[in-house]
Amino acid sequence: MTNQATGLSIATVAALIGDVARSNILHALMGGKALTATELAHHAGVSAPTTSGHLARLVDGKLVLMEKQGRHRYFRLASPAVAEILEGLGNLAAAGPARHRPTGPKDLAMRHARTCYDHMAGRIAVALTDSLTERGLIIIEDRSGLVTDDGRRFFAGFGIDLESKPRTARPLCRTCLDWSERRMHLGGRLGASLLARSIERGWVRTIRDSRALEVTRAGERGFTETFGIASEMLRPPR
Amino acid sequence: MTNQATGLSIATVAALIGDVARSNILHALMGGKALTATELAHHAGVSAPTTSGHLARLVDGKLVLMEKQGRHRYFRLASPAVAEILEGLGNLAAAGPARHRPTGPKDLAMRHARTCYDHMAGRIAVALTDSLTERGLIIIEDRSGLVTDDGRRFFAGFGIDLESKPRTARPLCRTCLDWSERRMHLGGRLGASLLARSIERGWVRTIRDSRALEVTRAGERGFTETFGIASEMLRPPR
DNA sequence: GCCACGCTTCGGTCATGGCCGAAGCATCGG
DNA sequence: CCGATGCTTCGGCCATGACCGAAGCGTGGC
Repeated sequence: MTNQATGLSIATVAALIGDVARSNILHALMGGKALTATELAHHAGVSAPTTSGHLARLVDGKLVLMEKQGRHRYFRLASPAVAEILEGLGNLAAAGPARHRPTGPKDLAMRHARTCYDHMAGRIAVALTDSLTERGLIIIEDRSGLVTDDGRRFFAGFGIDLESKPRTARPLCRTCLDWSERRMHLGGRLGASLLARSIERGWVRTIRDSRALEVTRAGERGFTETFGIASEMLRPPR
Repeated sequence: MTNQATGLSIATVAALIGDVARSNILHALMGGKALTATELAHHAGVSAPTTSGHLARLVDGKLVLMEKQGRHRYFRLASPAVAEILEGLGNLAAAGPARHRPTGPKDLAMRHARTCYDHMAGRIAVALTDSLTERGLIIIEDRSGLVTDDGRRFFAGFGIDLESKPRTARPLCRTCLDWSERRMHLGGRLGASLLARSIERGWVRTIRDSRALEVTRAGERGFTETFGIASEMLRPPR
């Protein structure tokens, strides 16, 4: 008989994710922002009391972190590892029935640019990844990736210090299957830093109540000049 | 409101995994071998009819594949992607409460060498990974990995052809957190090929009804000569 | 042909847990 | 201090689904 304890612990976590309301909550938190309990209740599609119970269980199961702030309670995913699991489950589910939602109206903005937990996804993220690869700054092989020496210098110049924080076991350069593009985009610590830095520089802005991202004027210039992305790629869908 | 359909599909898969009996089944299948329904019933700790129902749902959910063979039905994991998810869920669960089972009696053999779905895990797998890294045959950075040109030549000589099957999107060289060693070992396509080739060469043997592996005499010589692993590393625990 | 074996289908029982409304605490604003 | 807001706890309802035993269908062996 194999060790059943492991099976049990797997089941506990999976059961936590395996409820529609809870997975809606988690999915909403994949946007990367911390959200309040009431916002999450809205996303989950259930009442406030029910949501409260779900959130308590998620926090207890270490999938979600809670932070009090005045009379609000902010919730966010506990770690990038959680986001990776959710992403993996999503891909697994997508592999089954070919559920290809044609082209939603507001999906357009999402397909163009959005956050994927803590990094960028969508058309521009895929273009960015391609460009970095072509220039030899990163090497992508299957789903793994490495930053080249040229790459390290380049990212240092862009304001991303890759050396100084090796404290986490989180992959530096990971790729993530883009559901809209069916191509790989950049994730991991590098992907997160790129998004953070792009926001700092005012190149992209998050759109309220959505995971979609907006590329600013400065961003159009910046992404074109620094990363060599065609500017028509950067304009919002019409 | 965010797209709730994605949350739902995540929930469906997670709920499938999130039952104790089913996750015991999946955990047993992580050994990499195809098992019969009755064997799985034993692993799951439930009756045959109940197991049958669970298996039907797992097959329906595309997590498990079934193959008839005479009056037996053999089940196995549908893809390495499924194994990766299970492994991820296990790590996530382990991260919570520090459940460090001291040293089981039969755990000893498992800690020494075992299969982790389709590749090796345990002390010798970690040693193997270290050795390959030291010799510059692979480069591991965080959790991603690359095979160097030297590495490609080396593996070709060992009988592993890395070039000819780029048909799957499966990572070539992936690492996987070893629960017993708390270190990384080699997974992905390369890890799978290494195990397969080692079995072909008669270096390791699977132990009946277990995920544990036994290193043969030929294996002691082979691993030492080819990979430079200290032979005391290869002897079974006393 | 028969029985043994492996697995599935059926019918019925039972517990888990998701859900809500009402009420209870906090915190903030006036 | 009082009401409004945000969130949680409580009690009770109800559906889902996990489980087993008995019986049904294949397949293989004698």
